[in-house]
Amino acid sequence: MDDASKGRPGRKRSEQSRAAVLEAALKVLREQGYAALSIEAIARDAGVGKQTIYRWWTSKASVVLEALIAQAPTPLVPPLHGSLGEVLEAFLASTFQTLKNPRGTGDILRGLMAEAQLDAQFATEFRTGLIEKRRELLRSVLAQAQERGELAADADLFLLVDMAFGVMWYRLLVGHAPLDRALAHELATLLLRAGAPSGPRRAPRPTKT
Amino acid sequence: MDDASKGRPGRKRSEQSRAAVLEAALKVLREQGYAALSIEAIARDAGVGKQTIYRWWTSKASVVLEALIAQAPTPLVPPLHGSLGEVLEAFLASTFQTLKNPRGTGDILRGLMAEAQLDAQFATEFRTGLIEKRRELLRSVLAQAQERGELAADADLFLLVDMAFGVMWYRLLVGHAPLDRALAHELATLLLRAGAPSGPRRAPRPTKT
Amino acid sequence: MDDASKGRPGRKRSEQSRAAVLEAALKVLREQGYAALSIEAIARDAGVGKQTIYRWWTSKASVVLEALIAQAPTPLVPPLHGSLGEVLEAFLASTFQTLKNPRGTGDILRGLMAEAQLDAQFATEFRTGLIEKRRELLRSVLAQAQERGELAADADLFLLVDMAFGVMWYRLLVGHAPLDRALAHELATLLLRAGAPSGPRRAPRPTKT
Amino acid sequence: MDDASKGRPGRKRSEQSRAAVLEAALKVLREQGYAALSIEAIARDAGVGKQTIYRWWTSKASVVLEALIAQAPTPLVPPLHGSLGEVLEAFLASTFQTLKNPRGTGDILRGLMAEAQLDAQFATEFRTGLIEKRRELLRSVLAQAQERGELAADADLFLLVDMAFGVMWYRLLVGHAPLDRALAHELATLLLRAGAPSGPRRAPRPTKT
DNA sequence: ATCTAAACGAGACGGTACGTCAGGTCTTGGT
DNA sequence: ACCAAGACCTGACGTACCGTCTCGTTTAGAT
Repeated sequence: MDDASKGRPGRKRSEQSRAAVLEAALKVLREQGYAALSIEAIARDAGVGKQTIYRWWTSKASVVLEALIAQAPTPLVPPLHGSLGEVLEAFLASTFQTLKNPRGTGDILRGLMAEAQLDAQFATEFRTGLIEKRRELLRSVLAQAQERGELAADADLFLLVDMAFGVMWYRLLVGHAPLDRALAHELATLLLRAGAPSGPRRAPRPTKT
Repeated sequence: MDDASKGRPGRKRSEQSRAAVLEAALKVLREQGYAALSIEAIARDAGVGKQTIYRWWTSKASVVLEALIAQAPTPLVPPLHGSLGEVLEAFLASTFQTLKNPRGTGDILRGLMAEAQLDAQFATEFRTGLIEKRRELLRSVLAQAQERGELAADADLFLLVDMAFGVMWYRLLVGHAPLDRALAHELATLLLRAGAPSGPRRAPRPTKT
Repeated sequence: MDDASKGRPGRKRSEQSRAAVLEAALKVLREQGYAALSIEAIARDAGVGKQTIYRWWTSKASVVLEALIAQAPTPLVPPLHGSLGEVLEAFLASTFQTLKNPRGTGDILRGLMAEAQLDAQFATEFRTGLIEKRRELLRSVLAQAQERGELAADADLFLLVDMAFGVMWYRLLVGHAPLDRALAHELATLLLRAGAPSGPRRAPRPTKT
Repeated sequence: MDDASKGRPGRKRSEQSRAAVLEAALKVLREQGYAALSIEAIARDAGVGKQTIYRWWTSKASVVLEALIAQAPTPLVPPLHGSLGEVLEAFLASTFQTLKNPRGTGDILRGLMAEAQLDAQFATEFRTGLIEKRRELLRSVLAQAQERGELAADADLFLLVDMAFGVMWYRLLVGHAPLDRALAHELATLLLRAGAPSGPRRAPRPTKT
């Protein structure tokens, strides 16, 4: 991220402080939830000066985002084989799985999404640092299926990704319905149907886009 | 909401104050955006005591929600006739339309959704007072189409609604892609295809714009 | 200072908070000295919000000044009879007396004088609220003596006051010599001689001004 | 002060840095006043590491004191001949003169005196490094006059010095009256009278000490 | 010519206090 | 009972400096 720090004079950034901040952020989130999070609380818990946080992060949300990414060593590898239906369902199911626990990743993501609405600068960080990454992952899964002919050649993968993550975020944020395996199954099915090549049996051309 | 106020002694609630609060909230939103909104700012601008706000609303988000609903005298009538494809596209297009302006309804909704993540009590208000209402509206449109056989008898209307609003909210909150008429068209098409009767035999031709 | 508060709406200023602040300031001064004094410390010790202090005082020095004045119910009456030499010595001795204790008035005055050097606004408060008052007191003592003929009719009382308080402040601030009764005696003597009518009889000599 | 640096290994103290610090201190004082002075500001302006300052000085006030002394190459020679009245007036007038300019020596001295009230360690430095030196100078002037019989043999020169500098500092710190040539004249006159030999004309015997 | 050690510019570190802002509560006097 | 006003305590904000602590880079005497 910054091998530019080569010949720079001055004391080096303390890796210890960095880690303490990220851990403290997660700890406060775990114990008190996103709404109770403050830079002061993080600094206090991490045994770190506030300035040290302001020096390296632009907002508490940035800290949380980095902590979240660091904590999830998810190789972010998509499931590998099987039909698109199987792969998609597995992908969605495992994604949903990580959002489950009551004070877990799901709640953190809700907090970050909230912050992104209130802070335009962080919105960009959030989109490029997390949202786009996940989108690209799913898109590549769909693209492979498209190559294999499991999706229409002219299917709008971008929109299909929106539909998958749209449903996920919508349920996560509104909380009106669960994110469970049943949903993974059904959602995969519908997406498949929406993007299916038009005429396995007949009439391949109704699509448009 | 309060005919219980019948025989109660004391001064009546001031309709004037209520209106001033709602107007002030919208004014601040319009002029400074959701992030700059505070109860103090509303009270100041409305020429009202803070206590008066706390007496009648539980949070600034509640004020905004009420203001939003009051302001939008949207009859909330679904578009009436035409094929499901036509109706759905029109519904989505008109919905997207109201979210467009830079400091408009879209931004307010983003703020409210953010607040709902940070305040569990408001989350409920928001869901029942706004989200569920819109969901029901769309659901009824789909239900009518289902009656007419334009959607499979066993189609999961609940999930289709999630997909429609999911995409909308996802784009609204993340801002990675526009909410325009082209999206309305394409999304309507995909939803139709996802919920279509299984295609007993021949080509399900009536659809598609 | 504020009978203007007659018909004003809103909660009245809390006399309790005011007193708590002044007491807390004196307590911190007593226990830790002026250098350790901070608005945060006062607020903490008084059990009062910082804003309450900022609402009513312009600086910590203002708080201390008010506390000092409130605490010293000194009627500020000059000693009454006797020759000027006696009265003057008594005045100086009693003034010096109050500056003695190690964490007492003397130290507080030193702190205030220091603050006045760093904060022009407070300098004015300090001068008009305390310095000038004491000067006037001494000046009136000298003026009476002048009437009685104990001082030359053209003696520059203003400068004589400067000489008395100048020596006092100089020793207080520099600390190179004590402020004791011996000084009171000797200083009174010299001032007397400096301001004496020029010759017992004739030759109202060298003075000028 | 440092011939102890004889056989020591290691880099020598950089005279360039020392000068840069002193100059930077004076520059900040000139441009922003004592209240705005901070070690960080000095280091920044001098292009010097903070450590370098802490290595050689104990406080910002020490830096300023050294800068002040270095800058004023005043040989500190007292005016040489004439009667005590003339010499004294000249001495006072020239001293007052250097305190005049708005961001000049007078303001710096006020800052240092303030600091001395808040920092006991510096108080000592200030007294021995500056105050005592000036006192001694004036004392020697008076001592010579005493030898010559212009002052009473038993006059308390120490107190006379206090009176002279007391008035000066008092006016400098309080700012209630100017330090001008008229004051020099009048003050010299009064001091002379206070310390005069008791009986050119008669026996002014009330004194004692 | 190396080695050793101090001084240097730079700047990160844990802290404390600053002065401000908003939150939510309480009090006052008026309607 | 409600209202506008506004004081109250709380607690977080983001900033400025404090004095200390690395860094890597000179610099210079001793080897």
